[in-house]
Amino acid sequence: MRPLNELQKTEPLEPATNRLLEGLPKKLRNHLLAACEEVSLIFGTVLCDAERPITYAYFPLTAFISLVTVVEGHQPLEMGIIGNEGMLGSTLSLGIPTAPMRALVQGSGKALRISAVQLRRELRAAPALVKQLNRYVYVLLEQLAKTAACIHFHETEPRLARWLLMTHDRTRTDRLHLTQEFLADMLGVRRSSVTVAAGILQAQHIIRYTRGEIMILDRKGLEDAACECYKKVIRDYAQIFG
Amino acid sequence: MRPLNELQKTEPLEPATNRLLEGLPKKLRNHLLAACEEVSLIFGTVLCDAERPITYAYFPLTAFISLVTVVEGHQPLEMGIIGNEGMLGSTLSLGIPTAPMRALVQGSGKALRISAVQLRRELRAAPALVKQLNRYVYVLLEQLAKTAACIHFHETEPRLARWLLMTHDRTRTDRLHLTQEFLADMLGVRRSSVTVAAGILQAQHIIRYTRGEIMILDRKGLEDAACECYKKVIRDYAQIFG
DNA sequence: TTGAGTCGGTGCGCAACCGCACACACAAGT
DNA sequence: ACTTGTGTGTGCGGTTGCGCACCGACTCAA
Repeated sequence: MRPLNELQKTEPLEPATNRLLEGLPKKLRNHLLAACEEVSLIFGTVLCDAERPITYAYFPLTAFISLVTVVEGHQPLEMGIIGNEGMLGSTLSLGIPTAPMRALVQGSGKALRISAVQLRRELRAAPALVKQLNRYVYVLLEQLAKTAACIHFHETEPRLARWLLMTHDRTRTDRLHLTQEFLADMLGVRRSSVTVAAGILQAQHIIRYTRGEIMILDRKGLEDAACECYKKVIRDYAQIFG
Repeated sequence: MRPLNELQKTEPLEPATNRLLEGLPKKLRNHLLAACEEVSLIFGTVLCDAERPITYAYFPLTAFISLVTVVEGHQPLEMGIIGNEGMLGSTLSLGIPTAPMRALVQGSGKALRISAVQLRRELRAAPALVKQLNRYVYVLLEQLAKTAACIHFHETEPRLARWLLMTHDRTRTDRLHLTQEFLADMLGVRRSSVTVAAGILQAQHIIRYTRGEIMILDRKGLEDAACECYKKVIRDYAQIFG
């Protein structure tokens, strides 16, 4: 076995942008960017909680965020991921001050943030901004519905593959730092179920992992192993970006 | 065994209103009511489909509507119910012309409907209307997240109880006309799983059923048998109505 | 009255997954 | 070197739910 380092991808990270912001008219975008500050998000941080007021909205650059639902007696279950294609806090455009779900940092990195107060001010002044956030809220709705069905009908292995793909899309690196324990919580299954599912993917040389590091060796193979939900979700996002 | 008829509830139906519309300022409400027409919705009718344009929005009076997600290879899975506390087509307030999910008539009855074209016109003219619809979209988001977790973590019996309660709230009668086959599809389980779960509830004298008629004998008992999700959802709706 | 269709009760074998627990491997600190 | 903690592999018994199939009961129309 070669050491994992040998396979590490060292591509230069492309200039970090947020695609939702990029979709705005130039003038509005610049205005909004000026109102944002760049922050470093650290894995595990809870950015907002269900039914609690939103204090900041976040536009991920290299970081990404999980939306989870908490049911008592169980680990939080992941309902969606937000990377640089989206934002946390889009429901502010609905005029609602609270968050529908808990959100936590799933991948450390940079994000732009703006206070809820200020974003509301911008929303009042710029209908185009409302429109853009509304579109994202709509995509979230679609995602939630699809994710719910996926969780119910599909098995652990395809769901794991899909999860890895979604994360891969948002990190742009082939090495993911996550334990099977963590994956199990996200997928709402036992750790040993992840061990088995990951083992199958590893046996097919699609991934390789050791102690909290998962490497994606065969992106194409992963897509084949995932349920169709992955591709459907991709199509949904394409709607936003014309 | 007494005949079922003996237990039939024959309460006079209260004047049919839609609570979402009732929540609007009087002037706006009357204006909107004038733009609506009353229609009879018939069980099973598909009112809109995912990713297809919305032609009409519906405000149920005595009818109620299911939101379902379709995954190929499976029966449609129910993600939410819309009764006279809500509406179908709230996403029009987001400026999106299409529906996020399939919607079908789950309980025959009356509803008010308005064409999407006209509703859009009203939305442009009345910010208070946008606000109200936005609030409902937000509640839908919350519902979806909670429902997804409920489907995943909770077992058939509590889920069945919850489903019956939600339907009971929307019909206001103690007799529901639904087959176990139908219930199984809604819950995403086998019919025989419903038979078992319903059998348990029946043994506790909480419900009674024969050939497509389910009677709710003990509403309180049903609430105890349901998962906490039911109460949480009730609380969410309370937000909309002050 | 009879036959066709619908609905519900039940049983069987099987797959997925759970909860739990134990063992091993590796990393890091003392 | 030893301990401690963490991450992973694995196994066992049990439950839930699946897919299928069959039967009985009831309804309705011919």
